[in-house]
Amino acid sequence: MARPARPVLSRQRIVETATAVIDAEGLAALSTRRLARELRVQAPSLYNYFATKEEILDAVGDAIIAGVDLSMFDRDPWPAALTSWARAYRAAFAAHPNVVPFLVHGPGRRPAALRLADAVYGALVDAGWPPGHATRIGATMRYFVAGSALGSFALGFPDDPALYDGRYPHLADAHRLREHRVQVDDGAFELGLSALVNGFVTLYQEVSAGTG
Amino acid sequence: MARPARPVLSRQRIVETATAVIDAEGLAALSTRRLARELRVQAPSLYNYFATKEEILDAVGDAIIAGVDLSMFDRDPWPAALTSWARAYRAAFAAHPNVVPFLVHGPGRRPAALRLADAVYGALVDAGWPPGHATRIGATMRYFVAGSALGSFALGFPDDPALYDGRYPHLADAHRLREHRVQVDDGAFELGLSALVNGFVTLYQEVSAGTG
DNA sequence: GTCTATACGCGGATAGAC
DNA sequence: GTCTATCCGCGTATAGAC
Repeated sequence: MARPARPVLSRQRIVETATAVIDAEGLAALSTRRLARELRVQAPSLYNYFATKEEILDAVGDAIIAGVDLSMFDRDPWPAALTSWARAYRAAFAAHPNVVPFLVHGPGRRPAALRLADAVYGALVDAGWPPGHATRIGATMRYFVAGSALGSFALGFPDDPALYDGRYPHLADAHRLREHRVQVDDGAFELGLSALVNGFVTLYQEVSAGTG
Repeated sequence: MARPARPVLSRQRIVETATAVIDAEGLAALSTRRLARELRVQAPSLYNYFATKEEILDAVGDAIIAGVDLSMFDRDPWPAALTSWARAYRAAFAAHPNVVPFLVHGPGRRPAALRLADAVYGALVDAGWPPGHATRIGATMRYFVAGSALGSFALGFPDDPALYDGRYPHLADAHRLREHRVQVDDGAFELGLSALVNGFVTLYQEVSAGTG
């Protein structure tokens, strides 16, 4: 069998299968041979659809970002929109945690990332923010969401109590963070998010007063 | 030459050389063979000092985090300390941008990261924050600093104006972000940092009033 | 135009000689 | 504690079958 009557592969099948492998076994598990095996094909066949493995990963990342809802910017006032968008953005990362290291590693020049930046920036400027502020607010939000999606804070603390004795006097209870992982990480995200949005609301009043 | 009179390698020499290679040529350029060549040794010799390549990278990361100044927590009130610590933390990342993707990728269980968490958490609790809040504030700060160190926001936007025409109506000027890279990224960091710290100060007053 | 077969030069890591 | 020799898997280039 050399040339099948109808193509056996497609960009979409490759992207979906790659996402599934990464979700199930991690970024490191995705090799071209492994992906090809999953698709019942030989590794070089993939190169008919993508020039490099990195292009495949780019497409995986783009598909994830493309799924982030942006409709709140057409509907809600900017502080509420920013808040619910940040949650949606973080949720998209959280649905594919193994892809996150790749997603945040390069600059976000993929189409879906630009579409997202366009929506956020546009909504802020339409709301009356000066362009420079809108840019910095968009950047700040990306920093915060990417950082919170990247690594669990709670998982950074081993659950062996003996490890902290003496060495880290204030971390005597840190071994319990792992069991409260979700509460800690979600709580930190919500705390940071409300601090940021509240901070921007205050700034907005100052900027508006200065301008108008 | 089989066994030299005195060891030719040491953990420290390996870590320093690895850091230099990564700083100069990127994370991907660091292979065990490349590192060994730099040290005028064969690759397997490294395994006398580190069990895996990942252990070498862990040591590189730990050395960087260990360099972050923490003395402000003994000196300044917590809002000022948090602010200058965040800047020092980000500066340590910025001094070795090529290591950042590795640094943020795993949970921060390295000794220097725990020492840092101990200092931040301890200072907040000593200042009167309830433990749960201190934990979430520490996590929020780590999210924000890691996110801002990871990738330049400005570099995510290609500098070809034609790319934005029609497709991204609000990003007509985005092609200029690259040239203002430092201003944009630093400005976003400072904006986010002050919003966060101001938000925490407000919260502190509420929490204190509720408790006292 | 889509696949298979094969091959090259890398990578991390191990075994055993000195 | 360093060497040499070696293993296996990786990304991917190329040639050719249909």
